[in-house]
Amino acid sequence: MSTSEKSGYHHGDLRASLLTAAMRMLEEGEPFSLRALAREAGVSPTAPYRHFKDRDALESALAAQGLRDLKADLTEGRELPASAADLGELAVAYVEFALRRPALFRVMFGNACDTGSAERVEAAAEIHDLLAVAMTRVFPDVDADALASAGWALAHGMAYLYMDGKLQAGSTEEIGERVRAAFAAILAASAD
Amino acid sequence: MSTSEKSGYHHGDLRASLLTAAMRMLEEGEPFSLRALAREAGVSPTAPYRHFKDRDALESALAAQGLRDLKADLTEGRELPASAADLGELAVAYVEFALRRPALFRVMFGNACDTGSAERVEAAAEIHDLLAVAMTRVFPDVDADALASAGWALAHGMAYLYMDGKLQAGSTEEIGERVRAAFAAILAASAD
DNA sequence: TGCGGTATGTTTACGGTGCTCACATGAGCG
DNA sequence: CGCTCATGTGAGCACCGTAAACATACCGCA
Repeated sequence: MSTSEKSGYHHGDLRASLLTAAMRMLEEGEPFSLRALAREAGVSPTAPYRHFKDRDALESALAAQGLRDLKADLTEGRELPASAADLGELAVAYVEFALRRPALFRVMFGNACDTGSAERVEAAAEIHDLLAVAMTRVFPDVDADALASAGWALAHGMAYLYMDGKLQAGSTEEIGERVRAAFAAILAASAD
Repeated sequence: MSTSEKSGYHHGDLRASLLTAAMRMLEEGEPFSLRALAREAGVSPTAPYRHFKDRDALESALAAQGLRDLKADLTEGRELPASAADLGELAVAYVEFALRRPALFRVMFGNACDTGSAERVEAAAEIHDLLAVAMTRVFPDVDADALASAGWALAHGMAYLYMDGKLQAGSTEEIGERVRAAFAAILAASAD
């Protein structure tokens, strides 16, 4: 299935092949091109246009898949967070996802306006809701929207700062530790 | 000076012209190319290579300038922050800069590794220090590094989430309000 | 004053990109 | 069996970043 039967002229599963090839490229080196994907799939340079209107459309499909993967990372094998520490772990998982698949992460979030892809906006909304529910569950007394935004931004910002080398640390474990520490520090700050 | 004397063959001030043209393009529509800059300056497509090794080098120069501008935004006409509210205003200024000049902001921060440009790394370090000093000044009791990272990440994350349309609001004022609210919310959260 | 070196700009060229359009193929349905 | 239409092909356009060889003219030195 996935390794498609090539009967010659028709590929049989081009759309899926293109997406998995793109995903693999994103996770190894970075820059993929439609033409490279076509090459990879053993198909002419313009064949991808039969399945995606343009590059953005393909990226939106990748982004939607990535957002689903991220959601899975944040939920699977994890109870709903019940404490500040649990929230910290959620942030760690978020950042680790970004660092494990940085090019994908940029595709997922680094696009201004693409209300076109319903699949994608839905996937993004689910991430938002997930974080909002988590935050308000632990801190029911605080303005829910504001707190959810703050939590998301904190994780998102750390992800970008480490991805782009603005913050640095030796190992993934150390980064996780610092994310936890940052989360704890800002929660502790109000004490005064 | 800035509007250079064009004596014909030699431009007289190409490097500066390229940078200001690039900056203007970044602030209007987005995508600039070396060739477009050359066209703009009325010069051959490869002339820019006399002043910048490659596209990255030019972007680094832009980034350094942008970082200096950001620092100015965060300091000029502003006392050193003395309260949590002051820190919130700092975050608002940070986000507003990103939203006012999003393409520049991406150039400033959206590069993995470019230890090549001394000018640039220095400018980035100054931003880091600025925020660290501000945070530890207001909250001297908390782990300084962790808190500085958290504050930076919070502002940085909100900047990216609004830039990329993952969070939305009607007006700039409203965004500022939400940044303040987010900052306040996460500081209030520990109270429980 | 004249001359030569060098910084700056030009020309040409290569390989890559996204994308469009006209055409070819063949799988699936009547 | 034959048609249709989704799918794949091919040639071609305009653009990009970059390199190499060449042209110009500014500047400092004899």
